[in-house]
Amino acid sequence: MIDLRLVRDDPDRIRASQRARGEAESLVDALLDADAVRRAAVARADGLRAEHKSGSNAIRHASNDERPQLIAKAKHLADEVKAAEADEAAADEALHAAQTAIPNIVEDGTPPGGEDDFVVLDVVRTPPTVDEPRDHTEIGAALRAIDTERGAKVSGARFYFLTGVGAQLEFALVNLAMAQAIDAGFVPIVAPSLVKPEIMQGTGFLGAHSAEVYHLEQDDMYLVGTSEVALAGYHSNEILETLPLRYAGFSSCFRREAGSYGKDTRGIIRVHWFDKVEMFSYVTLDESQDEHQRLLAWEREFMDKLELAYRVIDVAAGDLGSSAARKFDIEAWFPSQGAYRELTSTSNCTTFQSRRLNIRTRTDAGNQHVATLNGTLCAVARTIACLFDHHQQPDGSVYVPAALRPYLGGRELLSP
RNA sequence: GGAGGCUUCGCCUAGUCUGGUCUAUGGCGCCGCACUGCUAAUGCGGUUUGGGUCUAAAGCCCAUCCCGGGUUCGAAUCCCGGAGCCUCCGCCA
Repeated sequence: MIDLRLVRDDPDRIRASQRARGEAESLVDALLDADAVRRAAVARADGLRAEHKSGSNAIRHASNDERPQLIAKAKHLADEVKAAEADEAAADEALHAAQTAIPNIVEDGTPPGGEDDFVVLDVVRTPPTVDEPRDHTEIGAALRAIDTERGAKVSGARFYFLTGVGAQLEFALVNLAMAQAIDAGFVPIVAPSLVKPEIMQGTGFLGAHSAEVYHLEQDDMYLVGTSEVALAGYHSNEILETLPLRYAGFSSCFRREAGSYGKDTRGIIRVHWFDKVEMFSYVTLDESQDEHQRLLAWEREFMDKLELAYRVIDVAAGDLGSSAARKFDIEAWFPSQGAYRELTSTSNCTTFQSRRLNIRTRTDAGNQHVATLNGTLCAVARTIACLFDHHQQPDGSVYVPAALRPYLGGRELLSP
């Protein structure tokens, strides 16, 4: 949810942002209209309420003679108040709808354009050269680490079992990620995967991409696609006394992957369920760009520990989620695909989420909404896929990066 | 799943039976000032959160006693529905 005051004071800035995203500028004018209508409705209802209130107070002190007349008058006013309040509620709802229709304001410096218009900020390490590379599905099967066939038998397409060393790898990666996060001062958290509608709504996942989200109709609960949701909801309706707050959340993540038919159908790169360690920061708005760089740096640190060749990209405006003002992805090299594929993503959501979730902090200038930022530390399934693909050896074994070995009993190679 | 209790402006709390200056009491904490020749004690004042009005500040107005309805001229208070928390019973990893 964007700042209404900013819309009033500087609508052109919002229009420019809409243009950059390739979205309708007319939504800004619709919002301005809805705001004016609401303010008029509020002023009218407030005035009537004040009149009615003083009328009611007068009844108490009135003599028996004047009382019936005053009551009749107050009765009439009460009806008017009721009608005015109905208008007010309708205007409120219309304003809210107009306000939620507009995505976050794009940060200055964001590349314009769509999905293919990202800017490469950095390229780290040389991709390994592998003759006739096998993909992670094949390697995972040979190592008896990933069982997609039984995943499909039990749960359907885009499900898998991690078995043996695959299961061990999951815990190794989670432990490595958590250890790094704790060292950096994050509070480790195990977060719920099921959340209420208002939390899902507040994080912006029920907008344009609501088809991506699993909904449990019987209970009106949502399965989260990332623990970002629960970590943002964690401080909803609170005034935070000390900033920054940094959490490293572990949870299972669920994605319907509607509209991605045919993409990555093989293996565990794109699945309906996976586990993830997610970084989440609450900071002041002024600090948010610096914090964004810090989150990116921690993501890079993790990639470095896994000894992966990767590049950092600055995602273009048209490819940002509705909550994000800026987004950086890290893409690691998959030899079998001959391509960089997204492994992590970090977004600065500025005050977009905190407005809907009502999260503020005290400042000299009054209570201000905080900025929220999120960043992947390790999405387990995809990271395992990448490790197998990236670190495969000619003899069919997989090289284990040094940082991971302590969590895998010291093994340097995984062999069939 | 069954029975009962609870929910008040940071925390604790009075008020709810018996509707009306409740414009919500007091304590703790916090902030400011005063005093004291110690970062103690004391005194005084302030301290919910939103919205509207206003060039701005001040001021004024409206809302807010878990949430949503209802009764009434008038609801923290009465009625209905819901949520959350606690206790006990049942079931359960």
